[in-house]
Amino acid sequence: MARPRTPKIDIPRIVQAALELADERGDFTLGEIATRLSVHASSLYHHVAGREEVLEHMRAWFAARIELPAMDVGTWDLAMTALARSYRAAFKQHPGSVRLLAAAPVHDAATLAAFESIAELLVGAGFDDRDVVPLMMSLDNFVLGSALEPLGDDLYSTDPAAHPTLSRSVAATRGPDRPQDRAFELGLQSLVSGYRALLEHPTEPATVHDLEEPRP
Amino acid sequence: MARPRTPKIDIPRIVQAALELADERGDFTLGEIATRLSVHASSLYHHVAGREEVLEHMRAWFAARIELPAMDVGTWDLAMTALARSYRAAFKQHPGSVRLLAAAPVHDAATLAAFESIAELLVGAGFDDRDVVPLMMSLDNFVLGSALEPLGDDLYSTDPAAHPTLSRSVAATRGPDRPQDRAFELGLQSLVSGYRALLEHPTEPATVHDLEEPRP
DNA sequence: ACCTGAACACCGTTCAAGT
DNA sequence: ACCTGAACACCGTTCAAGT
Repeated sequence: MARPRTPKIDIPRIVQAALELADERGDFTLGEIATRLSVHASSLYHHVAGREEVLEHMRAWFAARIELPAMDVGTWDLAMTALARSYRAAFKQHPGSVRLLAAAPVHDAATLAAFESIAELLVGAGFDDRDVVPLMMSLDNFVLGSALEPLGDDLYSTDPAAHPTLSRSVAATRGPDRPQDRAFELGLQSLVSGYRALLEHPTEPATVHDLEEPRP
Repeated sequence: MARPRTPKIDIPRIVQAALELADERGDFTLGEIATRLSVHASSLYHHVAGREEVLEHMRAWFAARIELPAMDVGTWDLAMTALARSYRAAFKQHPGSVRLLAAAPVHDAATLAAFESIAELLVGAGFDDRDVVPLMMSLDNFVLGSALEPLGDDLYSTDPAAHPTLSRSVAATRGPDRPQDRAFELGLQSLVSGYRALLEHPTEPATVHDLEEPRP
């Protein structure tokens, strides 16, 4: 039984196994993927060039799942929020995989096209040319950081004696909504409002140096 | 020459070697660290319990380098911006190490103390109890995302024919300041302004649902 | 207490052999 | 074209031996 008539595995199956493993224990091994697919590790090399390419296919899986909003209609702020939400929604389905993929995130053709559209909207809205790229970077940084959730559930083990206010604040987030979801929405809205302010007052927002060193 | 009178290596030297290697090629091997210190890999185990503990010491190195601003004086917005800048400044010194450490970021005693102070300031400023933790998470997410710089230098290889506006925007960022620095400041100011707005208008900022589905 | 060098398990990757 | 199984290099980790 060396070569089966119909191939035992294919790329979608490999990606699926990798995603499952990454979600379960934050990492995966080619051997683990192979076992899950009832195959030997060396068989994988008939479908992918190596581990790095598995990661690449995982990124493509996410990219395909991101609904790129119709960019040609609507305003820059709606387009940016929609794109950010879409990214985050895709990442949320496989939280354990984000860390693994963060080393070289999704920049396929469709994503670049979305960036081009956003750039057009921003330029059209009247933003300073030098700010267009920083604005997109800033939002991208925020979305990735939100997906990684660096604080995780750490705060939930806060010692009430040592950090009473923090503990009380953590307790106050009990409820149906995860604080990370609220954090994402608060941050997203704040970023976009801040960008909007920049448009209305080109020299705003004030730097904190102004606040720290008030002119006498 | 089995045991030298004065130990050939110590934890600071191990951490230093690991940081250098991480910056140079984004990763490190215990063998590489050992070679750099003219020692065998197995010698490292007399100082650290294993690779994971090297990473832990690297995190401690960063934590020690973060200047925690005096939290008891000043307002919540100054404290948060100062803390965010301080984190980012520390990460910027060793950009290649951030990825490696992102899996389980710094949450040592000093950082927790800083979080407690921020929580106190936020509560004192009158924020909704349920928003205190999300606000801190949101900023933390942004700082980590900014340190990781997911877009990296990718945008600089944009094809002008395929993405003309994006290319022109990228070209517009040429100059002494890195666009990522501008991105960080823009985002930081925007986040803090957004939080401030939340304080003044408890129901703000408006959700995008309001914008997407205007009441008829 | 601390370095050495041999050893082991594990992992990614290669390749000849089989169909 | 695709699976197998043996093989190799590399890496983290352990440990007895040495001082």
